[in-house]
Amino acid sequence: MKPNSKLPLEFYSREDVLQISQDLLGKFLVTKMEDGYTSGMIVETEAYTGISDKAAHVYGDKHTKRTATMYGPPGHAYIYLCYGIHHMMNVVTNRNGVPNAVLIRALEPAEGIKIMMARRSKKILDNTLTRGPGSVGGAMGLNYHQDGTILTGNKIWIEDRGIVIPADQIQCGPRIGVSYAQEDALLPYRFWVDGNPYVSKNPHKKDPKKTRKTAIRKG
DNA sequence: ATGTCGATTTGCT
DNA sequence: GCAAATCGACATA
Repeated sequence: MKPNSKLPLEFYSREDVLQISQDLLGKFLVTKMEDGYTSGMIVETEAYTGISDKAAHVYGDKHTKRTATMYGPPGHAYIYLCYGIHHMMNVVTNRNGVPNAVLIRALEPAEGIKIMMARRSKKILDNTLTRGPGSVGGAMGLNYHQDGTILTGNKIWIEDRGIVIPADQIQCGPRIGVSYAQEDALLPYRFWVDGNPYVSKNPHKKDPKKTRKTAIRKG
């Protein structure tokens, strides 16, 4: 895959959503909206593995108006409104009809930082600008009305800029905000770049051994 | 430094 | 009505 190019559909159409979650680290999310061009390097992701995943919106094969995009073809953005205010962006993966997705949880801002700050009403730049999925949506100018946008178009896309995160810098651990999902809340489906200041604070920080280097697939 | 609470759409009971 | 893949304002310590 040549550097500085939009990720092609083949990137998203692979079957292993956990692998895709890790591969997205170090890639650049780019948006071109009416108020400007912004980009940032992805430093934190979460995988949602489909209808057997209790933390996923599609758990139990739940088809709703909201989840339609997740069931659609890969390489599209699933953007939904959370808690009535936060616009959260996921990347739909696997094949048409298999509702797997990766939530983009944090970015390291790259281009258009002033525009991001304006969108978020921030006067000073700090690591809260793009830390957390709601913040990512705000900074990148995402809106749930853009749900279903194709990631190979010219509005929202992800680029490979030749940056590779070494495997030993990729950490994984439990997802955030899904405690209702019972045992699935503990699955290590969240991935992040070790030490990056834009990564979410881990609520389970007390026990560092809860994080592991390799993901385990649910049976 | 830590805790509570409001914002406000979607989907389920 | 209520909880949700959340965040930031504000209170208290």
